[in-house]
Amino acid sequence: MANIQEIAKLAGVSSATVSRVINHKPHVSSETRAHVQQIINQLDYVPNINAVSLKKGATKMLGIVAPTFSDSLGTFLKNFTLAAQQGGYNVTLFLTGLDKQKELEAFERLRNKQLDGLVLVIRLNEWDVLESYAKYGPIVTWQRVEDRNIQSVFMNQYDGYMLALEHLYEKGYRKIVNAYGNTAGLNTKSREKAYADFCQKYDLNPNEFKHFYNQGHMSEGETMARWWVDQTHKPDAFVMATDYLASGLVTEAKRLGLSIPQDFAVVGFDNTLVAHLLDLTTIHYPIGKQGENAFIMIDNQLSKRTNPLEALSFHLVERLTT
Amino acid sequence: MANIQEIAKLAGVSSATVSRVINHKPHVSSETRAHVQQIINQLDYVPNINAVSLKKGATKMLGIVAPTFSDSLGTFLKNFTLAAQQGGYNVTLFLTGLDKQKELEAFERLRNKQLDGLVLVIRLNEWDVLESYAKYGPIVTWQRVEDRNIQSVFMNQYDGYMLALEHLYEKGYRKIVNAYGNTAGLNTKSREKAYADFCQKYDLNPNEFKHFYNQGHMSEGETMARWWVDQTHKPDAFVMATDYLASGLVTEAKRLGLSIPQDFAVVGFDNTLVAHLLDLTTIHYPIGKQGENAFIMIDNQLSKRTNPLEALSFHLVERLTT
DNA sequence: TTGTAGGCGTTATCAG
DNA sequence: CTGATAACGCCTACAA
Repeated sequence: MANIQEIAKLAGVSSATVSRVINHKPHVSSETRAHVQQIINQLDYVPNINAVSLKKGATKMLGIVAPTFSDSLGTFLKNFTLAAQQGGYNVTLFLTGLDKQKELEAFERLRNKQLDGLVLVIRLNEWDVLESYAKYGPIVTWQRVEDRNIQSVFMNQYDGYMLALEHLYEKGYRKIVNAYGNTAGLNTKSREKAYADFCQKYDLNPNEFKHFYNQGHMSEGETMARWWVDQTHKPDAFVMATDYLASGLVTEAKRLGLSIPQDFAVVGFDNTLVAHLLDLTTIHYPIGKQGENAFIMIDNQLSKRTNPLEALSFHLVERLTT
Repeated sequence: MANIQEIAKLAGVSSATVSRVINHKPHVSSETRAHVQQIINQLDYVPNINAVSLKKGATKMLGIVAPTFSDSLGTFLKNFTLAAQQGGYNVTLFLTGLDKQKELEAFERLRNKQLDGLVLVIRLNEWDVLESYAKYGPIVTWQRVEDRNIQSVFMNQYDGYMLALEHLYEKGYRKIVNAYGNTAGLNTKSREKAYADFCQKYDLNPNEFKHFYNQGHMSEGETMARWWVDQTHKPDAFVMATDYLASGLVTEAKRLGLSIPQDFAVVGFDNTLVAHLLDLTTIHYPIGKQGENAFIMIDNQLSKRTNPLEALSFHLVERLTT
């Protein structure tokens, strides 16, 4: 395999000159430049990137770390990767499952210089152990975090959730059931708070109905449709944690012969493909833009620039379920 | 940043000994080993992986190259990545868009030693230019290819498509419309062939209805529902190129007040989440297993092993649209 | 069992 | 404008 020395010898110059040609640096006469370039082409030479990385102490590689592969992650990953590639970086994916150790492995890559930066979608380990890696390179997360060493593209879902509630109120719905996500999650807390404030504002009883806490699987939405049928005192609207959950509810309702929004209204969250597919009213969650921002933040730190971030906001997408 | 020399000095040994300790090589007394290890822990030292890669000429990194991010790619990527991680590799994603140059960049990574192997989901460049990179490392593709230097996890869709057709026939449907994918694609050819053979076998007229060629977007399925309404001589079944296409057809049909499978039957392809969501009868396409096989093939070449591949086959998933 | 020293392929600093 | 040469951090014969 050809290396820079070989090129130098064949071109009758020093390796320094070859290096200058490769990296388009000045101080090479155009004749020598052309000549060296010709030899390079002739031998089909490319620089060994590991040597470059070793020398420069940077790899132009970023990592993205998440426990599992979901639709949302797909969107995030896609936009992040595209932005990164645009900026001259490549990105490698770490799927951690539920394995804390696996997550640490990704962070070790930052330490051992294989990665210049990292975006952590959902963490497994405690913040303080992850935070200790910040000194090895920029870390950005999707989640909310109070740490000046780790930046975040977090969006407070309070605002988005309130959008859904206000929309329902405006449409005349008063008997609203909430299906939240993970009990422990911060997003759930924000949404609960939004609902509490909403009830206070309009003088509604926040505990008129059961509150659901789900893992986001479609089948849990299906269960809720059957739950509705069983109730004597029935709600007239559902706000669902995700579009998938909502789609479970909607499709099962149809199987049961119910009609939406006549029997009850449904609002999803995220505005993913299924929402379009099922004509779901939903809250648009700009995950793609968050991915782009994640890159911008990393890039800004790495290159000490200060490029502006994309503006992020939720908005309501009204379709046929309300 | 601590390096091997520094550890050596502090431990009062040579860097060679430290290296032996790091890599768990024999010929080190357990006392020195323990001592060196202690210094390593103390200084929180990790080897610089770029130096290791440079020395060894391998990175334990694989690439995955695709034009755009889709649901199917997500499944493939997920399984491939998980398998790769299991085998001690990490994988980096290259999104090429429609840019041939971008695709070549990924292949250059193979050449310049940043990647040990590559899986090409959908190619942009011609096979012969891509094939010329095979000498730099193993390449596996999702597509069909006649090239002994590039392996493939391709599955002939003839078989899967025939499954759909036979199922419809068995259910009594005789007036079948086909919605294929890209005109140029090999999969389309296989499917056309399956349909031709099917018609021959049962003595049907293969050109009784228009043949559709689509890009796979949902809206094209929607268009087909409206097309059906406009026909005087109506078909009684549709075989759709993808579940998404099928879901467009099904949801639009419902909006138009049609009922499935009474007005017409629909069979999808891929068995993705939407198929479950909409109770679509479909053909299960084991994309995840193809991803795993892609890794096994690469790993076999890289480590000169010969691990067995997963068995791959289509099967029918009968739901409520037939 | 341990150490010495050369080399992996580049880049960057100095001289010239 | 060009060339020597010293790093970058690690591994591995070969010696001791």
